Amino acid sequence: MKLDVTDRKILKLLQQDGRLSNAEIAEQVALSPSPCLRRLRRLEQEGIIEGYQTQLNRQKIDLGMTVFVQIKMHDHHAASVKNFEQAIHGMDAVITASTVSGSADYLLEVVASDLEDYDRVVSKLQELKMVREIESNFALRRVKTAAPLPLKRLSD
Amino acid sequence: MKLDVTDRKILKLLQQDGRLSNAEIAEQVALSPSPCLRRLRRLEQEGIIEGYQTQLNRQKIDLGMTVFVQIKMHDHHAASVKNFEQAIHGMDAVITASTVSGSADYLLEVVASDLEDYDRVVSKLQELKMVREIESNFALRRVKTAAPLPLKRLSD
DNA sequence: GATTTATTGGCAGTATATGCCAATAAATCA
DNA sequence: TGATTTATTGGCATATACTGCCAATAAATC
Repeated sequence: MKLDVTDRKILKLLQQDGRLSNAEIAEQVALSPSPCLRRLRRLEQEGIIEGYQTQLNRQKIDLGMTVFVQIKMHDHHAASVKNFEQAIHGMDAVITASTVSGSADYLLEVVASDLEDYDRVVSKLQELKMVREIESNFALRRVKTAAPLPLKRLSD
Repeated sequence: MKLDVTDRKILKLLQQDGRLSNAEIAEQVALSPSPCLRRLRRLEQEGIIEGYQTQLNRQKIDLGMTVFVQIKMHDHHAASVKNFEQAIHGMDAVITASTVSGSADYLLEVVASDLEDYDRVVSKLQELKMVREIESNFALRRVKTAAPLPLKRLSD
């Protein structure tokens, strides 16, 4: 599916503020509300927009600790992978997880209130038999957070 | 600021769908629209809600490659830190960045269309004189993406 | 240049947001 | 406990926004 300049403007605006009303978007992209809404719905239906999320202040909801966790596995058998990933899905402190190239197998982003809370997460990970090694890298300071994805140059 | 059960329900709902209308939220938390809207505005003003974002499908906007980049610095002098972080802010392919404990100084999340595109990012990083070492860990598969932050148990 | 196709703008009806006020519920204090 | 204060709620009226439909315009195709 092709995205024209107007679509990109809409996406750019919505990345900045996901709750902009259609009327506001329409005004900013110089369209009347109805075609603008049609574009928005199409972007949603095509799956270009995957969803809308609300960013919370982690300190204020007592999840001030962020840890990047590198996991090395004993093996990569299908069963180990499946069980591990199921466990990950069940741990709500793990907010993102990817398999990665390099010396580790998985990179997780984990949130916690404090060290004690984080320790409980690590304990759970340690209980998983397919996990060989766990390295915790604590986020000390967030320099850039959830920046918008760079949409290729749009002349606006 | 204290969050009661209703506030948490609102936050939970908005993490799942950041574009829910106030009317829908109100219905789901068993409030009439006006007190619900007041709560929402308060959560925004208190900074508990930092903002609303739209999640885009990275493949579909031709940013299918995600790389976690570990950066080691030559030194940690104030000037080096400042210049490095300024450079990071200026690179829109870098969507998150943190200082971390462990052997690396910074952990970045970088998006790119392909290896060639990614190479341009690495080149820019290499040009920075305070950067000593760059390790790229390519995300091979995303297992869990931007999961909602776990709000402490709410009896709903 | 004519025809098809895609996109737009306007309109009407419906739904939603917002500010205000009275009523209710909760908390505080005598 | 009972009275008073405080916080929170629900309802109403108005303004704003969403949505589907149709005609008009613009773009693309032949």
